[in-house]
Amino acid sequence: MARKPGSRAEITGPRLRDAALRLFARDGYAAVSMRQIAAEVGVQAGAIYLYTADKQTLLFELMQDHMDALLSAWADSTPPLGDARARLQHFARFHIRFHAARADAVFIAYMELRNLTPENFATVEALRKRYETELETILRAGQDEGTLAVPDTKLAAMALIAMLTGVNTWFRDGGRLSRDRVEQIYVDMVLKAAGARA
Amino acid sequence: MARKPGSRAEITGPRLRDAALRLFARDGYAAVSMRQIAAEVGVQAGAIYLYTADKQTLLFELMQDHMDALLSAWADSTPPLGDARARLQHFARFHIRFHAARADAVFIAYMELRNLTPENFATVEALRKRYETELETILRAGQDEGTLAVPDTKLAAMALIAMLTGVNTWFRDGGRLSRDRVEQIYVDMVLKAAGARA
DNA sequence: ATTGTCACTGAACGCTCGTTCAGTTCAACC
DNA sequence: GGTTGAACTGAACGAGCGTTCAGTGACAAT
Repeated sequence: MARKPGSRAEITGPRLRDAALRLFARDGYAAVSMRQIAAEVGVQAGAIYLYTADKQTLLFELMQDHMDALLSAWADSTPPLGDARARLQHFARFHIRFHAARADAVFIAYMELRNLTPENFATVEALRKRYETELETILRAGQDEGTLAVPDTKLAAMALIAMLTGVNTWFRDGGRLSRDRVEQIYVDMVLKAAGARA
Repeated sequence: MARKPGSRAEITGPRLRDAALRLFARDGYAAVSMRQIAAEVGVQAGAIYLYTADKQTLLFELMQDHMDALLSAWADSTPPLGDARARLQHFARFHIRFHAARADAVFIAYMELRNLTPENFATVEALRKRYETELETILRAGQDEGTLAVPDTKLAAMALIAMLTGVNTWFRDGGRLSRDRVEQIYVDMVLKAAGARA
């Protein structure tokens, strides 16, 4: 039977995700124990298994949810109808904003890939690839229509994503540069690296 | 007393470094046990402690050695005497070549930073910062002399290094693109991103 | 008041971890 | 050929790991 709001079950589930996300991001999957996660939620270790099959599944679902959120946010982002140069600018802006808002999940999603079982890795990797292809499609269109100039679209897609995702390794709110300023600079560098006409 | 060449001591030491490097890179520091490393060297776990104080020190020394090698290779690389644009091209080429030759050490040096004790982290971080400053100096010079155009030299240095180091996450010899071709494309993108005159 | 359900506890399982150390082996020296 | 000393073994230490599960207690439904 369904419990009333405020009963424990409706709190522990989401809190487990949050705690695992934060701890995995801070200390790494292998270094965080189920007992630590449980303590963070305010529960004994055994209780966790009411909400996840095992530690591996917990990690996998965090990563899968992140990638799903990324792809569906991109799908909802209504790119401009203009040329590929404008769409590349839109992509760069979207990428930085989305990733800045979820630093923990981003960090996990590419630091903990090697801790996934082969099956889980393949699933997450496929989602990552789909996102990469979105950028590559823009680059190829720009190459074709002449608004962008990249020697190799596949390689450029990976290089640009690496550069953009790199923001997360150093950016902190309240630093020397504002979030908007950083975004502006990165977008500018991406456009130049992709050979966009000035 | 010194042993003759061929005795065991002169083999186990270097082999330990190699094994630890390979295993840490493949499975991650936290996931590799001292027993696994020992087995890879062909020795019992206890014997490792004749060559390193503990697991943490082993990781730290691998990272420190890598950063030392990077900085001294850069110091020996005799950059061109020309303008900053030429020096940036030299830096990009150097970075890609050095990193391509040591994929394992590179991977460890930035994936395992969080597994260092605070003191060890500070030491390695300082070395990393010194390398970053080398690039920033070039960018600032280019900005001053007008051969490069970057809105913020500190930020650009981090972004360009992130892009360049990203090669290692996907490049494998024998793939679609040759090592030289990849190097050429990346150097080209770095120059464009830094606003070099064509 | 009784029953049923469900979140959760707390102890236990077998296992692996990093590290230590008394003992063994063996090449090099006198 | 006896002594030395370094390289290495193998067993042990205490601790922590992921996971299981019988039991507890609070609440909802009857």
